[in-house]
Amino acid sequence: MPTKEEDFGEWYNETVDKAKLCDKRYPIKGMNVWTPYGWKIMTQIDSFIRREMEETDHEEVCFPLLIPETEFKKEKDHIKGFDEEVYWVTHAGLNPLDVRLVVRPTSETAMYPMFSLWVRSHQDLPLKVFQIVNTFRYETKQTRAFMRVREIHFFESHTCHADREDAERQVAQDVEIVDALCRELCLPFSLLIRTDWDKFPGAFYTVGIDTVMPNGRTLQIGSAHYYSTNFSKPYNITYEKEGGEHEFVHQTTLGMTERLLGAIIGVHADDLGLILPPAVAPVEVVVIPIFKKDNQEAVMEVCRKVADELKAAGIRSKLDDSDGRPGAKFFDWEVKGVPLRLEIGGKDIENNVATFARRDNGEKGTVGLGDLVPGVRLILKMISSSMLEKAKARQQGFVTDLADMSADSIPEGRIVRIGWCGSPECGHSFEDKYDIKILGTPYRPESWTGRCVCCGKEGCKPAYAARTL
RNA sequence: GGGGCUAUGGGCUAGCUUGGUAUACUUGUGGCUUUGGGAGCCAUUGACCCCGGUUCAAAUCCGGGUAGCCCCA
Repeated sequence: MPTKEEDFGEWYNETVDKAKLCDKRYPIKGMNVWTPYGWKIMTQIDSFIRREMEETDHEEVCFPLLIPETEFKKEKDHIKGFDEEVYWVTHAGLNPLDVRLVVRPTSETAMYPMFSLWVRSHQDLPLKVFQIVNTFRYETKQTRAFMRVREIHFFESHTCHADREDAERQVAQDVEIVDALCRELCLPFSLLIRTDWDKFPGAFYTVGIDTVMPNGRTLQIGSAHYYSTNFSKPYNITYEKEGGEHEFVHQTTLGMTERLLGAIIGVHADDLGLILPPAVAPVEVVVIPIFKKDNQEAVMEVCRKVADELKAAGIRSKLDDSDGRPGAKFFDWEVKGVPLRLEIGGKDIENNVATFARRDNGEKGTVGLGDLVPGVRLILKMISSSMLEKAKARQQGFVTDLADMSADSIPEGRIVRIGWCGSPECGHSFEDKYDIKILGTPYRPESWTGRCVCCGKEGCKPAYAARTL
């Protein structure tokens, strides 16, 4: 097996496989089976999303999978963006359907006809709903577990607002939501307003949420959009103001997928296997008994007590009482990315401690059995914060400034900050010369001005460009 | 979008050129023994991607399909 350094792609596939996160043998390209371990992590991520949605007054809904062609076609840019990658239902039994049905690639065109019924007065606003469902896109590029799939585990929130100001407040709140979520996942990210030619089909603007893989390629893990009235017009979503006038609503969406899991693997895992952030690890602590010929019962009893105590305190823990040898168990749980391992043998019991080993940095030490729960909590917290800090430092190391276009090429694995006047001509000419993608301009303004990398115009805002995974 | 490579027990793999009994390792299962970084021994389950063609005979040759991997746009 290649190392993470040597061959990121191959290493990633092996790591996913070894940890049994999904089974890629299902006979449809880009549609994998979620196996128990992977699904537990994903549902744990989902539960954080639900928590954030709840706290920001979004309500969960669940729309049908199928969308009539007639509804799907109402917003022109939107269809243009998707018509090459949607699945169609064309038959019912043996008969062709009068109106063909689209399998949702995303749910705007499913939801908005209903929104137009639901929203009548300013008192119905803001409308804030979300769902976590599977969506389908016929990817033509190389598929990859969790990173590029055809059946997508998708979170999407959709909101309607009275005006642009309120809608943009929502985008700001979306950013806060992403921030809280990514802190749990120990994922650093950037927020960049996408170029006009790269925004979501139908959006007024798109805020891309990107993280960086260890090979210096960026991975989009989500996006927030302001739609303005681009959808409310074709779908006729209007409300009546206090004065009796009718206005189109301003809409936003926030979307994220199982790429979050792909990002966790890519950012944190190492050559031994997965390294999971404690917040999403199905098992946060694994307890491994170390026997001698004559002390099995005594050791097992202490281990059971330790595991029970941790569980009672709400720490997800597991006692590995299978009959393998300790070394084999260490390897197994390291592959699965369990953040913290406790080893308990005769020596530990004599000293009234458990030996611990951190998965993220390999560090070993002991915790007293007397203050087990606070001790374990503290270590888990340290693991989480050092995982995030380490990732942040690594990602920042990929970024360099580029002043002009005199260089012949930009080396693989570089993210560059450039000045950009904002014109599509300069943007395209830069992208074409270096075979790189402009990810966008900072959503949170940076105090940086300079010359356009292409035309040399003064006083330009910064933009970031990278190769994407 | 274009091109190349591949498909054999759960995993990895030999055999394919030159058609005839399918190989090793690993995993799984049962047992004995062991346990502070992948233990050992014995027994045992388990496979030629699908459809068609050539042939007395196909894992092997030919055509098509499906799936996977890689490269280029």
